[in-house]
Amino acid sequence: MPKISDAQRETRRQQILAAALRCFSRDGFHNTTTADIVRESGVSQGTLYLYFTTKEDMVVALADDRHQSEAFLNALAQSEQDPVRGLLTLIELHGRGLTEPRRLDARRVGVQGWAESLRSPRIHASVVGGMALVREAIGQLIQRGQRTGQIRPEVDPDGVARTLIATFQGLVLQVAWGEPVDLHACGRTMRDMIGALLTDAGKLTLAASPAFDPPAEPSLD
Amino acid sequence: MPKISDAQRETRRQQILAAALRCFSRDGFHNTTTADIVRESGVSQGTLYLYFTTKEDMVVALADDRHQSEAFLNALAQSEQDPVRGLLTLIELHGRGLTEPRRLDARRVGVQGWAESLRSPRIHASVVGGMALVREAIGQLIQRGQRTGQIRPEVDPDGVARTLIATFQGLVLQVAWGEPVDLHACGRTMRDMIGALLTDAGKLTLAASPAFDPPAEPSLD
Amino acid sequence: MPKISDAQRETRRQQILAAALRCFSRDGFHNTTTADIVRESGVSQGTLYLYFTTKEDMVVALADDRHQSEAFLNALAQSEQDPVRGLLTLIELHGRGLTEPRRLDARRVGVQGWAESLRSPRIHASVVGGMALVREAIGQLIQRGQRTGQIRPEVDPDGVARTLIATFQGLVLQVAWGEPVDLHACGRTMRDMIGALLTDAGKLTLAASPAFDPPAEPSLD
Amino acid sequence: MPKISDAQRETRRQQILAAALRCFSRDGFHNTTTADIVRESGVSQGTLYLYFTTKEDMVVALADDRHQSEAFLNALAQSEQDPVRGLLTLIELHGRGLTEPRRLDARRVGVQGWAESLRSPRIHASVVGGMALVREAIGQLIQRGQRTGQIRPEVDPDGVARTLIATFQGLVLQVAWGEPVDLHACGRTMRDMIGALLTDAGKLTLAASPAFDPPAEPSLD
DNA sequence: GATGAATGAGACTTCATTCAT
DNA sequence: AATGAATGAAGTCTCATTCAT
Repeated sequence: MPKISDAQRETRRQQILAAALRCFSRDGFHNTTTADIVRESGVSQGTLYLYFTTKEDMVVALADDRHQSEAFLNALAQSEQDPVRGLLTLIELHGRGLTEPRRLDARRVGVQGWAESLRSPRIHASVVGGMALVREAIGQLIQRGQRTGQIRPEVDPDGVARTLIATFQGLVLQVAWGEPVDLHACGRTMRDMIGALLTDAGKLTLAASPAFDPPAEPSLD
Repeated sequence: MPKISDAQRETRRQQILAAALRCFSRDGFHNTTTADIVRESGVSQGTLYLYFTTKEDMVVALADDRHQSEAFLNALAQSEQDPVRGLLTLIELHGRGLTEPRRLDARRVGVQGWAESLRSPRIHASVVGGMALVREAIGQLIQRGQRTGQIRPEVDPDGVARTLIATFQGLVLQVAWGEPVDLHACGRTMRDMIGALLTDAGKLTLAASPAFDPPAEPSLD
Repeated sequence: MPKISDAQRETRRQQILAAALRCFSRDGFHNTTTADIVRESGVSQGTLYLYFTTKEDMVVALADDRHQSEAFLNALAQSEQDPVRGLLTLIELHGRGLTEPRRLDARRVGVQGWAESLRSPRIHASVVGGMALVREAIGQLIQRGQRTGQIRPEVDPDGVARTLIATFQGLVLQVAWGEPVDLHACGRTMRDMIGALLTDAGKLTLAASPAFDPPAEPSLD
Repeated sequence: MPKISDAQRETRRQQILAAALRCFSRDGFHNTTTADIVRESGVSQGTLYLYFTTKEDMVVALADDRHQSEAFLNALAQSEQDPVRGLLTLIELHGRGLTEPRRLDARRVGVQGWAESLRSPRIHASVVGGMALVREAIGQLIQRGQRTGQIRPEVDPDGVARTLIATFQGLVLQVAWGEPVDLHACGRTMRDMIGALLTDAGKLTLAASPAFDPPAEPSLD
């Protein structure tokens, strides 16, 4: 029974996805041909379509994989006792991702996914769904903070969440562009944003976040 | 060979660009064919290439047109006497643009330009150049604010500028997605961001901004 | 390597052929993929090629199976004492086959075999060979009728045979199209054709044929 | 204004259709690639799709062109004063078409159209519609014959029409196969069929038809 | 200046067949 | 014997760009 094992199948799938990610990052989604992915991945044309029904399918898969790892960050932040510390951890964790060279391709492909999502309902659903998860995570942290009295009660959890996410999205874009983003400064600004939400008492306790104030420099490639 | 006047020529050019904008917004850059633009604009296939040497040329032209109108907003903000008021005006003006239905297509095409800029040096130059103008405008306002003592001296003008722009970029994205962004709440959060930059004295003086707190409803459509 | 019995092998073969027949009838030969046949038959991709060396092989096998059953009809008609009655029986038997819903798929695939035979020597040989058998059967009946004096001596046996077969072929086509063929009327016309071959004495003795004048309704479906 | 004239356009179209006809006849519809038609016609790939939206479109166009010329034959036969003579003329005219080497390709492609019509609604409509025209022409001639008393009143016009057409369809098939059809004999048999429809008085007056009894031999290609 | 017919390279996807297990 | 994953050649159709009129 030459039926392939699930592990083998998943390995193959990741092999293709990794190749697609490199191609999409380098040439863009529309300028990547299936032949490129074949060359980069080492599998045959036919095999490609054994794992993905369409080129678009690969973009969706990449987006979904990405959200899965983001969901992990969310959970990590939620597990913090102190909700304000949770927020800072979230910013910290996502901020760290902004600088990792390993994720350069993912960021570049992410930006392309934004463009594709304006056209493809499937990609739109995937990408907006991914954002919703983060938004809810932030919203819950803020609400917890309001219940503990650490965060001012008149703060709108959803509005803050959207704004914070928006800021991160813009930074992803700028970093993808290869802009010399000073994440130290941006991180401080974002912490200031958080600080502005707090009651005066809490505000003073904010410490620096290592993601944005690293000992070494977090420069991008 | 009856040469046409410059005005006629510019009219034609705008006619084509307007059609391209609608097409790119609706179908995306890569799924818009020159035939689509011909259909939408009413000019012929050949005429397209009398005004633009390439399809990509149209994206660049659209981006440049956009930056021109943004430069106007920057100048408007700079002309304010009070630099902090100038900052708020800038946020106000750009925020207003987020909600105008007229600019829906421009926003959607803008997001696509981001993706294209990762691949095309020309588009990259145009789009990043556009951002630089805004960044400088903000940076100068902050520096003026620091000179007047309204803004804390340890604030990094460029970092704040990038962060503010990033936030706007993310909001453009979310609005382009058709997300129910509560601009009221986002605006308040952004003003809080600005507030966090100020000396404590200045902080309390921040008033509401009509773009985010409109008398009527701020909804997108 | 557990060898299977001939009976098992033949059962499998028929299972595959039956599936192929349904597929070819539904989608046409060229629009049926081996994957379709796999799905319809329940055997695996590889097994298909244990029983047939090629997709075309299946069409040939289907044609041959068909001719085998037609040969049986021929033999049945030949066994009639009276050659004119034998001719009418032949028309009767084949006419019956035109209406059987069970053979709907066979008729549709038969028409496709005609087209394929123009291209594939193998299919051509099979299909034309099948026709030759019927032609000879008819020719011999006519010759017998001429020897008994029932059929006019100047009648050309081969020409009549070809013409009769042509008529049936056309009716197969029309029935395959789902046309509302009135087989009652067609049968009467064909019997008239036969009648025209006879000496005047024999002509009057022609009775109705149950295939075309059934007690129940002759409708196709 | 480089807009092509209607005549030029039609010439181009026929040039492509003629090439397609040769290809389809030689290799079959499904084994003809658009590249083959390009090679045979001398136009480019792109031009092909300027005149036909799809490969299937060409089959439909070929079928429609064919019906147009058949409609002409029908009209010719209808214009005969004597309806029985009209019937014989129709058989004569279509019979003539069976032997013309010029139409060899058309016949072979016609048979393929039958197969395609089982799968494609468009081709089905075209092909069955073409048959309907002939059927009505024959039916009307028979009804006229019945009104004049030349044809027995109990004859079913539609049944006879279908049967006659069926016979022709079968002969087309056999001739397409390259079978040595003796059209002399078949013609005589068909005239006998017609004769069997007549009153006894009329029957004796049937003369030979030059299409089936030519001075020279009517051999095929 | 304007037109639009023509081009042809190239993209995505399918599918009959093979062969290691 | 049976399986089904893998293959890769090939096919249809698209589309940015050109150029004769």
